[in-house]
Amino acid sequence: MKNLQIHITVSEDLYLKNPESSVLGKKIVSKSIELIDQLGFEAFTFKKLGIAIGSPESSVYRYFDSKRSLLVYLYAWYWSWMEYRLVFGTINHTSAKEKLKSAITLLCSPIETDQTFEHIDEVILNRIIVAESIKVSHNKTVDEQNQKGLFNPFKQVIERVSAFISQINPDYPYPNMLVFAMVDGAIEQSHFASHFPKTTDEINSKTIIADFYTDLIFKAIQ
Amino acid sequence: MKNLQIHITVSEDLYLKNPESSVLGKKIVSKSIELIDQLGFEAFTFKKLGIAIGSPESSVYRYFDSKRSLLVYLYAWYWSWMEYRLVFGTINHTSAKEKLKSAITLLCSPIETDQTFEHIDEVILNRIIVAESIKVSHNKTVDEQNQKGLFNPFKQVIERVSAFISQINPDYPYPNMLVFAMVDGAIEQSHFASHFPKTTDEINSKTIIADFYTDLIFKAIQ
DNA sequence: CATTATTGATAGTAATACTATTATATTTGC
DNA sequence: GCAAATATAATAGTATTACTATCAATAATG
Repeated sequence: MKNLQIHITVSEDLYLKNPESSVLGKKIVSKSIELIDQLGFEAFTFKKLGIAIGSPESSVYRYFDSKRSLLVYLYAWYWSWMEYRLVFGTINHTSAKEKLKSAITLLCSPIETDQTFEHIDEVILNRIIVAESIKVSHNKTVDEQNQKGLFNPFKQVIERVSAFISQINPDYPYPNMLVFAMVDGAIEQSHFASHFPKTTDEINSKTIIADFYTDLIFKAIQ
Repeated sequence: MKNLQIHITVSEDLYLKNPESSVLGKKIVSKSIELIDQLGFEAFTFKKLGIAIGSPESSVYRYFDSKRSLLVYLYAWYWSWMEYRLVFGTINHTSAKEKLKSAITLLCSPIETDQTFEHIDEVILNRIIVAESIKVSHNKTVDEQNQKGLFNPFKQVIERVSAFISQINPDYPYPNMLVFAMVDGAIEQSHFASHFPKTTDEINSKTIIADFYTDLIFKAIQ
């Protein structure tokens, strides 16, 4: 995948100045990923970020008008990246069943680093999404941000997988709910598994979440 | 259910002074439910709460050491109440299948007011759980609070339903994951349905979430 | 009715989430 | 290569938040 000129585009409404347009911007993004992961979103501040990158917090504010906007940006980037992975990961299959199977694996397995995007560590970003992304959607500003299209990449992921299901069984009545349950559930299961081992099931393999949803979804739609 | 002497007990570690032990304490709880619902958790402050109940914020701090603790208290109360509903709602069935069916309905249907607990409006509390409870579990203090037993009522709900599944089909390999997916998913589906109608499916009935999970779970476990 | 516990009233503090201003680099167009 | 525009640094300042502290007033209890 190296040297492939692919670019994840994030809606212009989600930043004041495009962080991909400068060295400082990229430093802001990559260092904030590190810091949010270490400190948690609540304890993360632009002041701490400024110190970490050797710039005043006022410089950070030229890219994002709040720390929440930065999280929203990361969220949008992550789901755009997931959509790109989904498209690339299913394009070569001819049958809808194979596509669905790949999609489930892709969305439910532990993330590996993608060398294509240098300033973003996808493994850490995934941890942030698992731990913090819920704060993007569970907020009084959610409707406003929905209108700005923030959730489009997320919705598109759901729609794409949903379409595979409808191809396999056009009569299944809940394709969207089922895929939503999986996409959202995989993240929550992975969060809860790491904090409350007993909520989930014994076998502690890396594929258990994907196995669970593969079994569940194929049983549901036949 | 009136005049029944039932009491939801919340672990002593979750408050400084038991809010059920005084008029002020109950006012704090019932008014905070209203305010968090109206303002959202981020904009909710003890100062605003103090003004709303006509007491200084320092008085509120004698019951809870932070607004987060208050949310944690509400979370613990809610899941204890759900467990009580679950026990009462399944006790009269003889077959595990009937128990499971009732449990799903109970956990996935819109909440109705329970007159048993006067100072708590369960309908509004449910809205708070849907919108904000995720902030209880997605926080750097989660492991500490887990050790204090905060999540026990939630886990017990999962275990009880999981036990019904194992009775029906002892060979189903993911009973806990399946129930977790439902309990957590029902909340998230209801949140997303109210903000992003298109993520979920067309039929906008009050029973759709329960219908979806009933179909899903019974297909999964046979 | 004296002691104790509870609440009210008020003040204060450190940190947070920004905004504003001016100086200094750095880039860009010509 | 130099002026003009732009980006960043350095610093200061503000309103709000999330508490803590103190002491007086009131209510409950023995």
